Amino acid sequence: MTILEQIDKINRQLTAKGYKLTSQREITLQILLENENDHLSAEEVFMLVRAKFPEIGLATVYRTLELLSELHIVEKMNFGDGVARFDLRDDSHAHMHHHLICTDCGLVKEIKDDWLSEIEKRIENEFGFKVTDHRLDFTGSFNNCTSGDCKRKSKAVS
Amino acid sequence: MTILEQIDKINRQLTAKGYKLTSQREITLQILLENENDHLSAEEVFMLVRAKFPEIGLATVYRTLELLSELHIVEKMNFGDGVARFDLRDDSHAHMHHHLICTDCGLVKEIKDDWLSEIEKRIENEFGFKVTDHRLDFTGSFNNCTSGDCKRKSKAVS
DNA sequence: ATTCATGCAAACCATTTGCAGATCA
DNA sequence: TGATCTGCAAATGGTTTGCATGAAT
Repeated sequence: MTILEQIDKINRQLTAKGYKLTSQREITLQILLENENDHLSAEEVFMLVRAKFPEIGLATVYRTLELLSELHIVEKMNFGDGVARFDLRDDSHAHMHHHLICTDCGLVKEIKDDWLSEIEKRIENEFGFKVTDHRLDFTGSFNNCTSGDCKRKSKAVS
Repeated sequence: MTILEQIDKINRQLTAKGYKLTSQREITLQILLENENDHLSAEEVFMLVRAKFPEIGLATVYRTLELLSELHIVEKMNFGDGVARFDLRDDSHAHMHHHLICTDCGLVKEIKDDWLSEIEKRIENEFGFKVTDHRLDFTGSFNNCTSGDCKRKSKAVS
């Protein structure tokens, strides 16, 4: 699916709920799509959006991210560094979206693998709990990480 | 291990690093031990501690929790409700500490089961990443949860 | 004496909100 | 026209920090 097709799909989701796809929202979506693996903070999204749309206000970015979050279009997450971070949600990867967080250099590597479907079934049976989403983060360090000087394949979280 | 024995053990960990077990810190530890499964926020810890030690300041509680967190005596976590929550860490359960978060009533149920040891081995082999800790939270809902009126076995997170 | 710890109040900073004007259906 | 949306600035609220005092070795 191209970026335009994705935006178009999201546009339909928005209008279905009575929301409008304004220029501000469209550009915010573009930024999120262009940085799909980066776990951007609201401030970072704001700066990137402002480069294309200087009049935008920070509050609008927060409101957009909040809205997209409620509609489950983006996922709001927290790595414990005091800021919320956002990622576009890819439904096909709902059960395959985990993180390796390196405590030496701060790198956050995203890994996609289906590890939990089995466990989720057991949870439903054993606890009577219907899982709609999960979060699985590992902290530790990369064997080849020379503290603070990792090859950064993803956005680092200080 | 009794509470006193646990405090004694932690006292040794503190003095080993040059920190003192002050009355404030001891009472804070007591509160954490008495509420081991409750995921208390700093404010909640503060209120409980103040009941036993009215002169204590909120900043001291924050500093104590931060200290214990750095020493890996408590675990600092975040369920996305805007406040940090704290739990005493039990090393024997390091790999068996997960959460079921009910989106209907806010209940956070803690479950202890060893699901990830296997996966952690695979991560070390496949990614060259040595796991020291992890976090596994499931969101969803309990089948018997009549929204907002769950049997609360644990501390709810609004 | 020196180092560490505390309480208080002020500062900080990410996020939210009130409001008046702009935009879209 | 009425609803939604935006930008700005102010408010909020959890957390941190500066500083002078207090405790412990």
